[in-house]
Amino acid sequence: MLSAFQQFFTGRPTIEIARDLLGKLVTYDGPDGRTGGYIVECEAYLGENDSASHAYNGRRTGYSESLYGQPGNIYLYQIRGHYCFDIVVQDTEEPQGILLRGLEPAINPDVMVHHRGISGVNVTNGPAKLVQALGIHSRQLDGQPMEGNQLTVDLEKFKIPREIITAPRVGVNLAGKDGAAPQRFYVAGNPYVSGIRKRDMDLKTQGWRA
DNA sequence: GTCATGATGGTCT
DNA sequence: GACCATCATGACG
Repeated sequence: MLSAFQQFFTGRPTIEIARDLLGKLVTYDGPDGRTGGYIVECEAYLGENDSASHAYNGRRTGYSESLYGQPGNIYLYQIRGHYCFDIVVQDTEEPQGILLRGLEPAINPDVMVHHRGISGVNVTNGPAKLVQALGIHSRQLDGQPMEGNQLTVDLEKFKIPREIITAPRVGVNLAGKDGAAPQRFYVAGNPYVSGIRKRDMDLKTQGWRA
């Protein structure tokens, strides 16, 4: 039996869940205190039929095992010496996930700046950057449910994007079958979206509805 | 301000 | 021994 929290992450297309996650508040209770921010950018990975997914063609290893877990679980993995954070979606044995790529710092931003050793939008405008900013530096939470966890997402506290942009995903092989698939979503104009140009930033509203 | 390149470290074949 | 869902830096405009 799934909790109401878990049901948010299943029972509808992953793309729809990803768009719905924009504006939700991610929080982490770590040794240096509480950190967190609003999701401004994410990408959908559609499992066994998605050539950019870690589970493409049913590939299943210890490394990516967490993708096969319950909806709302944590998939924390390492790539090129950096950690990235996915939220597992869809039911058990259906290995789909949503990669968080950008956060707008909201809880103790000064601590997040300290974790990164750099200030400005570079604190959280990338998947490995936001994980480091939160204060996570191991795979300890990989495979755990988010509900009641020190790392979780607050579905009650959220902002509403004025406009959502859809685009191809970042860092995936464009020549691959689904390399150019429009499965990246972000809040238009928010400065913490990775790779956004300065002239495209909306510094007044940061892309949120009033 | 925009683009190209090297460093990075664990996992898989 | 190669592959990467990345990042920081340094060159050029």
